[in-house]
Amino acid sequence: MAHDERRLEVLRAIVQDYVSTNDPVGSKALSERHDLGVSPATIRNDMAVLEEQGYITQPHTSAGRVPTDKGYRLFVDRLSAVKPLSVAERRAIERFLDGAVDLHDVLSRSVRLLAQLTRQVAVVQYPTLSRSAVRHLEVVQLAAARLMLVLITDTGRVEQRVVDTPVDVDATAVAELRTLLNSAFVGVKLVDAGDKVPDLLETAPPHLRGLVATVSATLMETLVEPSEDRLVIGGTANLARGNALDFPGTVRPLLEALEEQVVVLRLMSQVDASTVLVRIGEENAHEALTGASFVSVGYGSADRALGGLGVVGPTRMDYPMNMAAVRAVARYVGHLLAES
Amino acid sequence: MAHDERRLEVLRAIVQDYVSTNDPVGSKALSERHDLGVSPATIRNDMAVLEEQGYITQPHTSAGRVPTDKGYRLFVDRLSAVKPLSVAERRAIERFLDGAVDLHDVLSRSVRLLAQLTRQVAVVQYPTLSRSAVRHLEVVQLAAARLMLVLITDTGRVEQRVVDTPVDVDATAVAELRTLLNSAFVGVKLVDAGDKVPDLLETAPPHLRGLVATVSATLMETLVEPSEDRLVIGGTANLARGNALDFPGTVRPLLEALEEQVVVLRLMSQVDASTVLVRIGEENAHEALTGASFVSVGYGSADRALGGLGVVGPTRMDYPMNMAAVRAVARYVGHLLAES
DNA sequence: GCTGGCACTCGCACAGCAGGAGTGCCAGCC
DNA sequence: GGCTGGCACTCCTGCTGTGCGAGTGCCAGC
Repeated sequence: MAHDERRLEVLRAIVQDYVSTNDPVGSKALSERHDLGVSPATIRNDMAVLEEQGYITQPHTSAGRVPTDKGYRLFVDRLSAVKPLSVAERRAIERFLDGAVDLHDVLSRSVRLLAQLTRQVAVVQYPTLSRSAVRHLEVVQLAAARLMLVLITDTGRVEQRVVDTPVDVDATAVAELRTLLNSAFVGVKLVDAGDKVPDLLETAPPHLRGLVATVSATLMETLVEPSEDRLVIGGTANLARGNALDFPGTVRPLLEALEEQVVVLRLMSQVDASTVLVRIGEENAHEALTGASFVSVGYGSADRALGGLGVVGPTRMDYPMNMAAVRAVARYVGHLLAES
Repeated sequence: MAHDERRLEVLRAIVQDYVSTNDPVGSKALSERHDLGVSPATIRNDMAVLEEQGYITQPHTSAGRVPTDKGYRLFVDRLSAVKPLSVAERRAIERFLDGAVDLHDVLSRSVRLLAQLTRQVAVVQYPTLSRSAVRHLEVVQLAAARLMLVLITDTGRVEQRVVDTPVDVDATAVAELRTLLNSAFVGVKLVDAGDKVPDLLETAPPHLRGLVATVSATLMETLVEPSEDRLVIGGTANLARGNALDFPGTVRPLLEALEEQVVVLRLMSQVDASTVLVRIGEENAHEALTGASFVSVGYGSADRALGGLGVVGPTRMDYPMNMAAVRAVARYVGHLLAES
């Protein structure tokens, strides 16, 4: 039916106008700005239907319409094409990210870049430990009975732990331990590392067995502990822009939720590298994120998402643009990490 | 003169009342809430003098008085006693920081703790590289002609760099390189590391000389580069609290300045571990920090500040409390880092 | 099924007004 | 000389009421 067709066209127009003007959009303005081929009165009828179906709503009786979460959802799913980035934007990404010296540098540049491109709050997750593999394990002696373990993953992430050993150890024992640990764990994915421990204990020479047991216990703690996943957040200043317009009351609960990290990490856990995930308003099922949308995607090679990154902003955001930016940055970060 | 004495007492009362109520304070309210022993009329005379001297001002003709930056300065310098933390607060610090597993954990817990105690934005600087000493250098082979250097400082900070070597290297060369580097640099302060390079190059066996040169070049780059100083920021949600009252316009410029990091790092560069530094409003000489005060102190042992930490908030803040909290947390962080 | 017309609703901005807090000044008192 | 109570004055704040405009829903006509 050409009928329904036009109604969707009206919804798309409403979303676009509302996103760009931040004013509830009325039938007259709509017919002027878009070539819908029908009069305002007809649009009004369509709007009444759209409202009944729950795609739009009016803030008060005699105001224009505003999309609901459901309306944005339909827009994202069916009405928007992914907007390719401009050449200038692509160039900006390269210029911004090239020259990063280490993992932290890559991620903090990414977060700044993303915040700048989208003018939203950007969030980048460190490569999840559990999905990485061990590149190297280093053992450093700090004192007679105190060692420092340094774990380097294939994504360049470095974790360190101090271990107090049950007995004093000497330099040769440290060297043996280092060799032992590396031969057991290098190349092993961290999720699978636990399975290697019994083996390791068996093959370890008797005089090292106690030491190995203590050290692997600490190691497992480090590796398995998923709470250690870290986030880099940037662009919070963008929240103070649209101000009262975008968020009910203040941005405070949102800032708090972002600092909590847990909330964002949970959202991040669902991403994969192939599709951009969009969660709109209430879909986030977290009070503080009411009125906020979350656009995210995984980075890393297609078969293996190392972590996620994305942006958080008002539901009234430019979805096509944000989705494109998030995807482009994720791809670039994936490349960078793959080659290092 | 008992005269001046009382006038200062009035100033102190004004600061205290204004900080706690956030309303310009009038002579009547002042005489009711404080035991100044004189009538409102007398207080009015004192206030007129204080205003003439620039310590207080009135937002508009018929309103109460508000302290100026100069007034806060006098208050901090001469009128406030350091408020000792409550037992509960001390206990909270210990509970919060004990159990931190590594450097990043210590710092991110500190920043959250500080934000919670003061209800301001908290800022913690990573131990400055240049002031630390080398604890260990690790060399990991990534590919035939690609090595990863991992530098561990005595404060637990870990830095890593990837180096492409001019020629392929084998495992024994890597081991030799590791020994060489460690014997040359362990225990050396990073600022002094540059001086060791010529020595190192001379003593290196000829077949390693090229390799050593490349590697030390990268190393120096890492060490000398002071821009790599990092910050952890938390509690930005506290900015959205007092809202329009505390900051002119929005908190946006402040958030931007915080994310810039450079601004804060410059302020941090001036701290030492013995005295709490307070910069009030205009003293910060940075536009975005107008209306903001910065309370900071160095952490580390008395003779050697490793880095700084502090809080940023409206000039209208509880200085004695914030100073006490900042100092207490800095001490505790200093202890933690000293023993690890 | 679309369109133009029309009456109606309702938020917003602005003006006007009363109330109140706070001040400065002055004359008197200790 | 310094403190005090009294008093007139200022000016912000909050409230109310009104006009305006945008936008709607509905209806009759094409």
